[in-house]
Amino acid sequence: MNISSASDGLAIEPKTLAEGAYRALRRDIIEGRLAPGEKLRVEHLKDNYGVGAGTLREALSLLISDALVVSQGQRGFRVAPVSLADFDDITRTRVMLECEALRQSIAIGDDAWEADLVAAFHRLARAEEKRIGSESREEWEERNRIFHEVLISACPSRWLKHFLSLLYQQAERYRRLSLYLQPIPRDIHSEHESLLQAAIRRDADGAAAILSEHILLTFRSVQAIPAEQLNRKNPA
Amino acid sequence: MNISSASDGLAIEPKTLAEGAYRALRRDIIEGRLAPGEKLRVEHLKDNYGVGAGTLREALSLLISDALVVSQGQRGFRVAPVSLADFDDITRTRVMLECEALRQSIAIGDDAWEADLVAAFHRLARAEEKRIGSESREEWEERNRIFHEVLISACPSRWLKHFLSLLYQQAERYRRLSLYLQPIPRDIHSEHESLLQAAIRRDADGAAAILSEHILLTFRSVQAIPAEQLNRKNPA
DNA sequence: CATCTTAAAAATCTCGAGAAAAAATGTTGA
DNA sequence: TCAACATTTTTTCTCGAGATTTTTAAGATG
Repeated sequence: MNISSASDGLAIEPKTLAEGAYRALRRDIIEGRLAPGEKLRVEHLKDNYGVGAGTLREALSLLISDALVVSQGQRGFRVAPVSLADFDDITRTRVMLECEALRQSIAIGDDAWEADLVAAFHRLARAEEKRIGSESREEWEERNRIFHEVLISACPSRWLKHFLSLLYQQAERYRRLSLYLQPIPRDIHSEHESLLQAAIRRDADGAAAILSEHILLTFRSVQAIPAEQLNRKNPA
Repeated sequence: MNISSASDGLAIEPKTLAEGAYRALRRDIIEGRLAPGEKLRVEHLKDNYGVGAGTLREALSLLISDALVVSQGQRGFRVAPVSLADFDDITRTRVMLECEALRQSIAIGDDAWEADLVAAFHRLARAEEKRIGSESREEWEERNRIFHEVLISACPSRWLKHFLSLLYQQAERYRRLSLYLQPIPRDIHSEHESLLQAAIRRDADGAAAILSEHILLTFRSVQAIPAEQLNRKNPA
């Protein structure tokens, strides 16, 4: 995920095998099919992803930038480890940056932005209605991400948005590692709704407060999970 | 530069050829020997850096994370372009993050931190005395980076510090592209000194104000440079 | 003269095999 | 039993050649 890929969510076909392997690996790490700390043997993985050794190595190098993979000198690659302290850091940093981006977005956003926001909220609400089965779970995750993305889309700082996409990705990983099979709590809908209304009302302070609480709540729900579960591998 | 490489400044020998090529390329881009937007032909560069094609490709993949290289689908790699708008964004984001990190650092830092800070300032001041020739210029750049790093080193957020190291790297690139042969303005010394004193005095507001002005001044001096010079290649 | 088509050239992307390093295994000696 | 050393096995790292794709250039056509 380099900085210029602002429209990262769109389903653009990968133009190269390395990029395809990169995306497949990223997905498998975020969704927990590759456990935190797990060793990533090139010779073994190249078969699973159907690419050569050099190509897979290139994909792994790209994942280092996302902090989803770590490499130690001459000892190969590993899935990045997880810890509550790390998620705490991610959460705090994300609260700070996302609130700032939201304030800028509210200050600058025009009618088109409002329209996009309403549309994104509507799609999210639709996905919340039929939130049974892992198929629709995937859809909800995607639309939730887009809603948060649109919220800050009017912020003019590319770097701020780049950092936030990295942090969101990290946070999603923690959520999935702990809550994969749990249903989505009901009050998330109303949180999103009041967030939308505050944004349309151009109430920057109110929106920022709701957003902070929203992000912190996710952290607290993960915090309640036994630590060992974080390091377990999720079923595909 | 992955997130776990906190001690990025230390002269640790590269453990692998790919990492060596990565560092050499990063240096050449930051110092302007590879011009912004320049095409990076693998077949041509592998000779210059003495590695194979696959290895160089891996190094370029790592540089994408630092936003120093961009790749476009099936059309190879390029040095990341530059623009005043981008540097403006970098500067604003850096002001926000570095002030926050500085506040946290001042609030948490202990005696050892103060000692490190005084030492870093002293080394920087020594480098400022003999600031003639490009040899000592390199040394000043390095010590300036370390001073800023130590200032925020007591900040507990790894992510914040990671983002700041990326932004500092970007800012350094802009400075070098425009000011490579210019002498260091005289008042930078006093800026650093008052920054040090405010930090020791635990005056967070004062230190943040000085730091903001310090970073913004760098932007303004680059802003005065004709745009075309940014895209020129610097002499080695 | 501009534009479209076609062909040659260059560059990228990909793969599998060989060299180097790390981990695992087995052996010897106190 | 344990530790230190040597050997085997595994894995990583590296390289150069071949297959695709893009770019460039030339030629033909309206």
